[in-house]
This record gives sequence, C-alpha cells and structure tokens, in this order.
Amino acid sequence: MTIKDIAEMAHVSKGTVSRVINGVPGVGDDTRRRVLKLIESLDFHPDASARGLAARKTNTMGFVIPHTGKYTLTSTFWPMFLTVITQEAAALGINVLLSTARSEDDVDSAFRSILRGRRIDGAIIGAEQFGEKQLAELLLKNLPFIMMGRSSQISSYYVDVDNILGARMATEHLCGKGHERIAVLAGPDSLPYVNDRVKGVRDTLKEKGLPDPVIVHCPYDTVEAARCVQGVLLSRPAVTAIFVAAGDLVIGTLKACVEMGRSVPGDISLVSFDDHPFFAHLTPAVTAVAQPIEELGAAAVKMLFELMAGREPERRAVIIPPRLVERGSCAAPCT
Amino acid sequence: MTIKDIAEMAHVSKGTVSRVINGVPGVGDDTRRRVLKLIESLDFHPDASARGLAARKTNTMGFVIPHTGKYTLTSTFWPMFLTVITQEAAALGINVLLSTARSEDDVDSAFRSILRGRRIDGAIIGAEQFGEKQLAELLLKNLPFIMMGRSSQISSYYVDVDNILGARMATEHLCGKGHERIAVLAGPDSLPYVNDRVKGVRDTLKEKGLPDPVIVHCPYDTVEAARCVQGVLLSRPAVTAIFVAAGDLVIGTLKACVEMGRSVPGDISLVSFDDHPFFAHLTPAVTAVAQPIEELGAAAVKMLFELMAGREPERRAVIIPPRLVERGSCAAPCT
DNA sequence: CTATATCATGCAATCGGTTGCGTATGAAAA
DNA sequence: TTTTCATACGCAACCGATTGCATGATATAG
Repeated sequence: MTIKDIAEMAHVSKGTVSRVINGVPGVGDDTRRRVLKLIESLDFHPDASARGLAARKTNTMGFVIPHTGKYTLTSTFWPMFLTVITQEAAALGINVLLSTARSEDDVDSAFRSILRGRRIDGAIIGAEQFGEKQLAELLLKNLPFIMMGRSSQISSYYVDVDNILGARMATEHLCGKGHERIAVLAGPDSLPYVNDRVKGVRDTLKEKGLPDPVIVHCPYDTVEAARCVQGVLLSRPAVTAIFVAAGDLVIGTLKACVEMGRSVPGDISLVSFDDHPFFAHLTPAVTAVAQPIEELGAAAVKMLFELMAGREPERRAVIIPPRLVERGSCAAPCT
Repeated sequence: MTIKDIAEMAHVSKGTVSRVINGVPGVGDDTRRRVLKLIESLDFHPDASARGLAARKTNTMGFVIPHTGKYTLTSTFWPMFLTVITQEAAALGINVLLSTARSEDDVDSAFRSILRGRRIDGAIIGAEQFGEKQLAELLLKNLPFIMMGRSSQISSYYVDVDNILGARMATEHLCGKGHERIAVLAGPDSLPYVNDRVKGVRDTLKEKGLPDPVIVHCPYDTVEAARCVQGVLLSRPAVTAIFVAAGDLVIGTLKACVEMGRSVPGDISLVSFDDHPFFAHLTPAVTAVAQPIEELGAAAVKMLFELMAGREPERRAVIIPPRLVERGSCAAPCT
C-alpha cells in the first residue's frame, strides 16, 4: 500500500495525496475530505524511509543517556526524564531513538551511532556529557539540539532546573528547623550544576550570618557516598544536617547514617536534591527538592520541536523552579 | 556527501560503492580497498532513509516499555533491561526506537506509534502487555518480534528467566535456614510468570513435606504492597519468611515490616525475586534472586537480529537460570 | 589460437514519497 | 462576452541508496 494506490483509488494524482497527508494547501476541500476518508478507512501510513528521503526529515529525535553507574538507567533523574520526553515526543508525532553509553568515555560513540546517516532531525543531550568533539560535530552537521542543563563550554538552547533556587529552598527549610551547621554532599565538582547547588547553600547561609557549610564532593557511587558521609559525620564541630545534592547519593547517605548509629532525623536531618518514587517509602521518608521533570521534559521537547521545524523557539533558555516535598527526614537539631 | 560523490572520487560507479559498503561480493580486492579507504577518510555514512527505502530495511528495532507506575522507567527490571538491549543492539549496528505507555491501556497506541510507516524491522516486547489486537497486527505486518517472557496467548519466539527455578532457589535458601512457614507476595495473578513463581515455591515446599505457603497477590504499587504485607504479618500461624516475588514490591515490604515493628532478618526473613543496585545498600541489604539481565538482553537482541536478517534463530525459546545473591535479609527463624 | 567460463564493473530501474512548475477550470472583473 | 486571476490538480524530476542484468576483460580449457 503506497500513496500511488491511494491516488488511483481516489482518482487523483500522487502529488495530491501527498499534499493531503501533509496538510499542504492547494487541494480542494471535497477532494481533501475524500482522500482523507480513504486513508483513514485503509489505515494507511506513509513509508517513513521514503518520506525521510524525499523531505529530508525523519521526524525522529535522538537521546543519549549518560553513563551513571553500571546500569545507566538507574539514576534518579534520567529514567524518569526519558519517560517524559518519550511521551511528549509521541504526542507531537516524533519518535525517539535511544542510545546509552557503556562507560564515561563511550558517550561519544553512543552519540555518533545515532548521528550517523541522517537518522535524526535533532537531539536532546545532557550538558555534562558534552565534549568539544561532539559540539563540533553537531554544529558541523547543523543539527538542532537542546541541552539539559547549562553547559560551561557552549551557549546553546537549554532547559534546566533552577539549581541555585533549589539549594536555597533546601537550606531555608533546614534553617527553618533550626539547623546552623550544614554539610553538602555534592557530586563531582567539575559539573556546573553541582557548583550551582553548592553556591545556593553557601549564599543562603552567608545571608543568614550562619557558618559556611562543609562541602564534600563525591562521585556518583553509593559506596563512595557512604564513605564520604562517614567522614562528614565525624567532622567537628558536628553538622546537624546534610543536604544531599543529588538523588543518587541518598541511599549511600542513609546507609552511612545507619552504620554510624545516627538516627535520621533524630540525630541528623537530610534533604535531597532530586526526588524519586521510592524516597517516600524509605525509613524515614526522604524530604526532597524535586525536579519538575514533567515540565523540564515538555519544555525540552517543545523547544526541539520548534528547532526541528526550522522555527525559532520563544527563548533560548528555560529555567524551571523545583519544589520542596516535605517528608520525614528533617527535624529540629538535637541540642 | 552521497555515494555518488564517493563513486566519482574513486572513479567507479555508484553500484560498486554500494557493494563495497554492504560487503557484497563481486568487487575486486584493490577496488574494494580503495573505496573503503576513501569512505573511511571522509567519514562517510550512507543515508539511512535512502537505504531504508531501497533495501526495505531500516536496521532499527522497536521497544515498548510497559506502564508500571507513574514513571514507567522506575521498575526493577525494565530500565536495566533497556540499557542492555540498547548496547547489545548498538554492537550489532541496530538502532532502538523507544516508546513508553502512558497508562495500562496506552500500550496499544504506544506500540502502534512505532509500528507505523515501516520504521522498524522488528521489536522486543513484554509478554504481559500483549493483547490479541497487537498480536494480530504484528502477524499481519509480518514483523519479527521477540517476547520477553512466556505468553499465555501466543506461541512465539521468546526469552525468559527460569521463574520456577528462581522461586525454588529462593525457597531452598529459606528452608535451608530453617524456615517452614513461608509467605509469597506476588504480583497480579493474571500473569503467567507470577504463577510460575508461586508454583516454584509451592512445589518445593510440597516436596519437602512443609506446609503450603501463604499466597498474596498484589498490584505493583508500594502502598498496596505494604498493606498486603501487614496482612501477611498478622496471619496465624505466623510466617517466618516472605518471598517477595517481584523487586517492585520490596520497598513496600520493608516499609511494612518497619511499621509493624518486625526486624529483618531478626523476626522475618526476606528474599526478593529481581535484584536492583540499591538492594545492596538498604538496611538490611536484601537477598535476591537476580535475573540475568545481561544474558536475557543479549539473547533477545541476538534472536531478533537473526529474525530481522531473515534467518531462523537456533531456538524458539531461551530460558536462562537466575542466580541467588545472598545478602543480609535472611536468618534462621526466631523460635 | 580460439572458445568458454569467470569475474569485475557499469548501467539503469526501482524503492515511495515530496515539490516546483505548468495547465485547465471556473469565477470575478472589465 | 472577453480578459484576468486564482485555485485545484497533474506531471515529472528529484531524494540517495540497492540490485538485477548486460558487458567487457581476463583466465582457463580445449
């Protein structure tokens, strides 16, 4: 079944059928209706390859999941984000080609694998996994892309959560309970968003005239996180609260607290940046600054959609505020 | 840059270049080498749409993630499985088109969205999400597909973990510690694999002359799971161990135990079917029957690859044994 | 040394759409 | 009624590969 068949059955030319399918003007109303009805009743769908070839447009976007741990789809952000963009894209009639990186260094090849051969019209990519090589390649190919998170290396269209605000919210919450000595367990300090989160805490504390936070940078690994938190718990003067600046570090933090015999929130309060469905069911339930994943995903897909259509999006950057989800991991500091 | 350009530069015809690219015999060794070198040095990649059109083959497979909770990519199996198949596919030069279902009923439309327009050459799909409509559509389109898990409705190529064996392993492990009264917290009983897991426990217990297990079926929802487990903990005669027959129910189970004041493994032992990176870091660390996700993914992709190439796979079904990962959630029953 | 098989390669049709251009038709303007 | 101008539609040339068939060159057999 091709448009030629449709054309013959409707007694029109291929061109007309094509115009009807694509909503191109220049077709009479009755003809259009007739063809449309035929297409509908035959459940006809034009061949994607042929369209891609002729129109030089695949209606497909690429997405590369960065490598975070052995199973990359285990983080507190990307899996859910992927779910959202997949659905948003589907709603706009665009498909998602997925690639995952096997290792930190593999991002490049994962990336190229979907870039090759004009398979996609655009891509959404994590800012932190973005090297100069990929940048050059994208620009060279003139391929539209949206970055998740601000990049330090390149100014491009991007969407991001307001990291500084999120950190402020967490800090305010903790201070509101009476905490003064706060530790920040943050990810690798090469990442812009990590530094934003640290900055948010630091600034808030300074404004309140409270002591500087204890900052610990740590790779995204549960065992490492636990080790770091043990160190934090031993530091003097003692901290009474920890801002876990990435959801992936929460489990390790909780583990360390248990192992060190500190009760949460009795001895130590916890706020996480990033939320996850099971945080609500841990003991204690974890209070979190939740990224607005739905909105982030929707914004990213919408921007990319505009770009893919050759239009200019309303703005080059979309920054969305997170929201605080209060649960049971914060209490007043024990004195 | 097209093969025509390559052809001109190499002073050969388009056909020859095409044959070189596809490794088709009938090209002289020196010519082949020359063209290959040119392609390499120019980093040329043929247009996927054009190939798809001409060869009627897209080198792309589809994958639909079933809906399990609000963010579908949150389960203890699918996200990791997706990671694996993505990488296995990449290694074979095939791309993955992803679609997610927004709701239980949405699977069908998610499914169709990638089926349309000859975009994919084959698909991997979860057996449980498989209705007769989709079946009919797939068979109609003559599209190769592999099912994850045995289906009750249709005999097709499939790969699955040995569910019965896994349940036996869990049961043996528990009995080995001295448990005799065991409960099974299982998923919805409409699913074949759920019943297999139940059967594994039941058979093992029967063989040992031990009492029948307490079986509770429960939807994949943490709150529901907790509610069910509370019921189980209250049942008399008391059970001393729970086989949590799906990883997605683990958090809820743990939560219920804590809320009911039962210590794990002091008062009650737990074994989970399905493993997850963070199970190792919960308190207590959860003993699990781990699905061999790498092997399952590799097997599924390999089978599909054969099918997509028009070849017949070695076997129609691949069943892989799980492995027991002992951690801290099992102890001898308190007497 | 001619006949025949073999192999490398070119040619051109084809895959299923899109799209610019030309033309016929009918309505509005003169 | 004739001229003018949209508008609706057909025609045919692409898009960039694949692939069957014809052909010319070389090697082997007779």
